[in-house]
Amino acid sequence: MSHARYLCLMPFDRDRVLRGAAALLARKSTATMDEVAKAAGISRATLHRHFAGRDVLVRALEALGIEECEAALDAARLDEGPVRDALRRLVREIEPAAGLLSFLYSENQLFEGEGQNEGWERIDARLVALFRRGQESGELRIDLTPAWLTEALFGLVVSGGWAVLDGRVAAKDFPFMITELLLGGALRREGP
Amino acid sequence: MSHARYLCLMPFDRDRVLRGAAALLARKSTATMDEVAKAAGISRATLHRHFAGRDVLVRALEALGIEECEAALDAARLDEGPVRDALRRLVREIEPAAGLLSFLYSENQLFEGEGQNEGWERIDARLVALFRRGQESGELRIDLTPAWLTEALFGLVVSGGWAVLDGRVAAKDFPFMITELLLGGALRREGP
DNA sequence: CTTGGATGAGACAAGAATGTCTCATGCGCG
DNA sequence: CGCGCATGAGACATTCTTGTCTCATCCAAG
Repeated sequence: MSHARYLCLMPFDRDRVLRGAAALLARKSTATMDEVAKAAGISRATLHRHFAGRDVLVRALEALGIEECEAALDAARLDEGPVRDALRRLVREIEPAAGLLSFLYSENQLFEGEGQNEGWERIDARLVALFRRGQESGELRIDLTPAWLTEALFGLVVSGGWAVLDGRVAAKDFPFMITELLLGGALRREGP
Repeated sequence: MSHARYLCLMPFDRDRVLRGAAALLARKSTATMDEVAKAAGISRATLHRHFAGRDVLVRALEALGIEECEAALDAARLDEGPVRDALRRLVREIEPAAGLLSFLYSENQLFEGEGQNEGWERIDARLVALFRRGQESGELRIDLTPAWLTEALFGLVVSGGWAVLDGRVAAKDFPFMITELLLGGALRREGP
């Protein structure tokens, strides 16, 4: 009343808050709601008004991750052209979401048996279909199952995201390293 | 005094406790000290007598993980024969530690800037040396850096460990899938 | 048999995080 | 100008985990 304090009222921007939370939680998955609020530039009260609890926030982040993955899948046009090119497009599109995926990947073990997995199952199915198409066209070897290739792709994206976060790998090399390793492997040869 | 209850006194076995803790924490990284104690078959009091706190327990698990990694590196005889065979031996040897490594990998982000990393640095250095040897002998391609190949190996081991834990991949396929993908990639070809 | 050591069970306080509440402030809108 | 709404700040109780403690029990060594 007596103090004429000039406060900065930050209007609530759901997308901005979610991305701030993702950026923080990717590095410190145990961050407090208070830390998340500070990272997003809002107060804990406002954060709690829009996300009733930590689990709601994590679920929202999961939905965002699914959304970004499916957007990347769409943008990559997996059905067009050689599988190798589709995969290169996909990794390039999915790179910005690598940090969020790393967080969700480590958090997923907590969702054991609960719902909200239909989104991941859709994504899984589309990737499996991509790898299966590559096998049926003769472009990919058939002794590595599509399910394992899907796991490996996620694993490389996640570990690549962490390596970039920690500065062990340059961000600009991210798509090249992942696609080259996943497609061609480490062995040197004269092949295609 | 009046009750003649027959209790089962579990003698303390440090290794057994650590492995029980690792098995639980690999699936639920936020497990309580109480849950860890129950999983190890001892009381929380005894657990706390031997590991003064949660951080001490995690550090002990980290030391165990480093120990098992270095044992696997030794057993794989990385300096002998073709790099591809050395890598196959390594993955085979490191498979039993995949669960523990998955937990430590997700927990590592909490050790930011602190000590205890010299063990991981030693392991990293040995893996980098292995990949470098493969590049210099012409066995491995040179456009994938040894640092990235090391990251990718860890990423594949970790994601493979999780996939096995969740039943998405058969445990017996673990070494084959990882080594084949890491060495040969997904593309089909006539190469060696 | 007796004694010392280690364990299990449980109580207890301290601390952290969460969820809920109130109140004052700032901003947009009529 | 005045009003309503959303925010920021902070207090508060609750819950969970942790760390410490005590005591009874069991086992093995002497």
